[in-house]
Amino acid sequence: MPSYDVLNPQQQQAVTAPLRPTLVIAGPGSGKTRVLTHRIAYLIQHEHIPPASILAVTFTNKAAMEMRNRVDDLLAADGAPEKSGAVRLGTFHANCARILRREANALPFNHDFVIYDDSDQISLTRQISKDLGVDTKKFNPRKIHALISRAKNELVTAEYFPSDSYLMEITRRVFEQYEKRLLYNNALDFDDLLLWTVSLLRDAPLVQAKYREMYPHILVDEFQDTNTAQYALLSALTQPQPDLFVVGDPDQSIYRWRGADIRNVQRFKEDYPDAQTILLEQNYRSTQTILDAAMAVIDRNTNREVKKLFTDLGQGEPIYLQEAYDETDEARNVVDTVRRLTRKGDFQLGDIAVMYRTNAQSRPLEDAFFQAGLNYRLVGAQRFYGRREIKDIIAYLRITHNTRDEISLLRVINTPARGIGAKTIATLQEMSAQQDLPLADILQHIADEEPLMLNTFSSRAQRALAHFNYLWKDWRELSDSLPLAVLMDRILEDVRYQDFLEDGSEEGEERWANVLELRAAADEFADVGLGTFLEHVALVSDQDTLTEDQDAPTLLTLHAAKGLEFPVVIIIGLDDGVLPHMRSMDDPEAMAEERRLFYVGITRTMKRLYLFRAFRRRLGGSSGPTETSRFLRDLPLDLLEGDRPRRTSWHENAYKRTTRWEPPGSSQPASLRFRAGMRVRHASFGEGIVLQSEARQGDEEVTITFEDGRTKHLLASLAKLTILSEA
DNA sequence: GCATCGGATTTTTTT
DNA sequence: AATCCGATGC
Repeated sequence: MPSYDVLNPQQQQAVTAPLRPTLVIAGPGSGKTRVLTHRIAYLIQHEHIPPASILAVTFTNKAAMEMRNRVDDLLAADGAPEKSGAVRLGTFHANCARILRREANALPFNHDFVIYDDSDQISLTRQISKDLGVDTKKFNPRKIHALISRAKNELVTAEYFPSDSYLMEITRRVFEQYEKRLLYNNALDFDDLLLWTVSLLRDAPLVQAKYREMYPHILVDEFQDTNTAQYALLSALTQPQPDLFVVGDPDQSIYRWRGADIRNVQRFKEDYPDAQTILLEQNYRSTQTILDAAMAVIDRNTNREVKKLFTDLGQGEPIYLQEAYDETDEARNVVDTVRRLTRKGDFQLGDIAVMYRTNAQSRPLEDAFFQAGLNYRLVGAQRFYGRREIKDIIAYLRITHNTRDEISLLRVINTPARGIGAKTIATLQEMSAQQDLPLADILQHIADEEPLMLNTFSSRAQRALAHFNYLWKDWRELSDSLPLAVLMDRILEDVRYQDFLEDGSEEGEERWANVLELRAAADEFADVGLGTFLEHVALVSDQDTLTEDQDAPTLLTLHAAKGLEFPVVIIIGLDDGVLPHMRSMDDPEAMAEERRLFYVGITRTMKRLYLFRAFRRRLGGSSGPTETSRFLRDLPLDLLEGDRPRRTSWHENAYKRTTRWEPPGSSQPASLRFRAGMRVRHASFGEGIVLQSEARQGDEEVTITFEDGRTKHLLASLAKLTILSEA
């Protein structure tokens, strides 16, 4: 795309809209980013707005960076002397963290606060539940925390948390403690970043005035996925008729479960009745076939404004459907497709993306790519920063930065094992609670051999604690003077972390390699310091780690695909229960979101779209037959090629793939003894699985794949087959 | 205090 | 299937 793009009339209208509330409803591929970047350049260049008074909120840090680059390109292309450097560009969370650190003196925590990620939040919830005597078996800390998080996203504090059921009452109590403990640990969770900023702005008029003045021009990307707290934040930051420019697409809202509320779009219209609404419908990304399919899918959702997506890129190729036997087979189909597409040089490897509903689905894909000797780029999955060894090292760094971070302290105080066992830790915690002193202080007292502490611990435990305290103190003293990576080396050495990991197993080697990778990352933060590094670690997203430098297919979830585009898209797992996901089946709102998710996936496609499914799939532990995703049946047949989107039945398609098919309804009656998916035993071939079975001149021909890999066509009347299990 | 084993429980998506 | 938790035995 040229750095200075030609804008269509609607885009032009949006870019040059008056500096008042503006809502841009942007269909997929309609040049949303183009509009945002041009708008920023326009503000700077034509409205002579100082870059520093512009705040632009994006969904990921990567999007922020890209936007900055593109704004700079635009400014440079026009010979403008300004740069975008001073524009405040980042996610809601990153911007809030920044404000909170700066204003910490007006808040009940100090500017060194750490940010608790998901697993820290769960740990804390679990600990509190235990302290309160809540049965964590019956009341899963995960679920409790989800309720707390939801409340916080809705700006509901513990005080106002409804307790209309036993579960809610339990949650309310945990919630109360949870908030206290966060503050006590000088820690904030993700939700706090938004929440504290909102309350700061609401309760401190001077601070509010300051930031209103600082950022009179605000732009928000992916507005459809803002939650209540984020909306409140925008309201608190703006005057009654602000220059608030929001861009979004209700059809692409896929974060309801995280508190995102599409109604914010409606709310915006109500709160700013004079807001100009601009609709971008022309698509510059996809072929008309892709758009027709996308519309066929999304039009089934109710309560939405129908958009007519159109393109002048032409009809393009049909969408290709393929049904595999199981997820391994499906993955092989992916690899075959990748090979076929790239062999003739029509597409580069990097042009291709494989998308799926759940991270677990990446596994068979990775195996298949590995076997085929193909590289791939994996977004997310087992998040790097979520790995055990990485969390350990981060925890060490965190306690060095913020001595009150108890969750991190408890994580590493005995990792690697150093003789500080559960009993000792419990005693420590008791003392801390009794004397109302942070654990760090207790440790120091013990190390100082204060008489009060002497008889509480065995001399062995005491020595272990004193030693740990000694190391810890050392790190704290060094943390200011040593470069980050050197500090990390020191910690690793002090605790003999390498020995701890490298137990001779391959896994251990891998984990140590991860640690070294973290060290390399830390090296890049040498001059900004520990605090910045820790914040970075807490706030990077999966998408942020996606680099363009490798010519390889991208593997990612549909959620992570938001905002991206690829010449070729392969969406796998189009089975009922996977997409739409099982957990959404009983909730119409959730189902609508599954549909939007599919819509997002389809509309990432520029040229070629492949929709794959597996007839049989392993879900969790066991595997069983699946049914074709109901979404597939919404696709107009004339857009499709390959297998037919029928309810089930690998067997009907496997051996007679056609390029075009006759309309459904011509299949055989179901009076056969064997059905695809059954397990059977044959006297000489052993156990096998029925692939297909069809009527043949009064008899039944059964196709079976046996355990040894052989596939046989047998006549039911002749072969001695025992049915072991129905499908 | 620690290692190991068994069992339960889980996984949807993520800033 | 994988992880995480808790109990058990050393």
